[in-house]
Amino acid sequence: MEPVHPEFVPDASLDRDEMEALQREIATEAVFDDDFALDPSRVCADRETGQQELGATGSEESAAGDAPVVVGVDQAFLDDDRAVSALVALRDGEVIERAHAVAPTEIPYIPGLLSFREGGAILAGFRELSVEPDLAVFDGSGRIHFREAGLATHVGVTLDVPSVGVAKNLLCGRPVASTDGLAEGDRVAIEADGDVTAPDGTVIGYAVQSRQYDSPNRYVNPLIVSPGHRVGAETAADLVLSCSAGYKLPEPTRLADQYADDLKAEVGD
DNA sequence: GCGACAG
DNA sequence: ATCTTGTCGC
Repeated sequence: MEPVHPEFVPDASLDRDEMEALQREIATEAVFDDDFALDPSRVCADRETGQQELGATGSEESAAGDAPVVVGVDQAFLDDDRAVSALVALRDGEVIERAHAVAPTEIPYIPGLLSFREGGAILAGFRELSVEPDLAVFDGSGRIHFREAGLATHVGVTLDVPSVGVAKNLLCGRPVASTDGLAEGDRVAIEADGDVTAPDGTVIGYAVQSRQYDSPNRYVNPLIVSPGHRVGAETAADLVLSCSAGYKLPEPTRLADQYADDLKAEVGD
């Protein structure tokens, strides 16, 4: 698929102020509320370990309808100046397509400007994807960003695809409570603070415990989930938990991670 | 000046 | 992100 908003395609040649200005513009176009066609209850990870449990009303049976297509996206680096994006499309927990692309990394990693470093490779990857995604899951922040335009939001808005951001660490914002020792399935809201453009107290995402060990001295940190585009914070957390299948990372992301590793080894061009 | 920062 | 063995636990 191609960008719906070419003017938002990340341009690594912009200077820092221009990048930040573009992010503010993107945040204006972003929709942080549910506005998608997919049925959240049909977004499951795996038939065997998925945690989705449909109500037994007797009249349903995977009505062979149109289960939503969820695409997991991740990046890896081949060189110091080449990144590879890996996309894995799933429907009903089954991989239906994989796509990838290699693109130059023109700028270094700068907190808050990640999409300008990895966005090019990601969009190139989507260009190679033939299925139409109902939801894209990115590795990084969405609304949990200084200017509410993290990677998931930037790419989601550019492609105008519903998206969520899944990060392993908090970029900014303030958890409303301790995020330590949460039980599997728990979530703690992340509110905007002085570092975020949103009004103080706005819920911009959630710390989500997708996996946790039941007993002793072994802990798993929660995922940091935030809306990318056309998805509200609560729904973003719901979707991530729905896509989780016993691992910390939701299936789309886990498979994309895996695919990226394979590409790194196989496509050592 | 100090603190803080996705991948 | 990336560089990497062993190690603890179910």
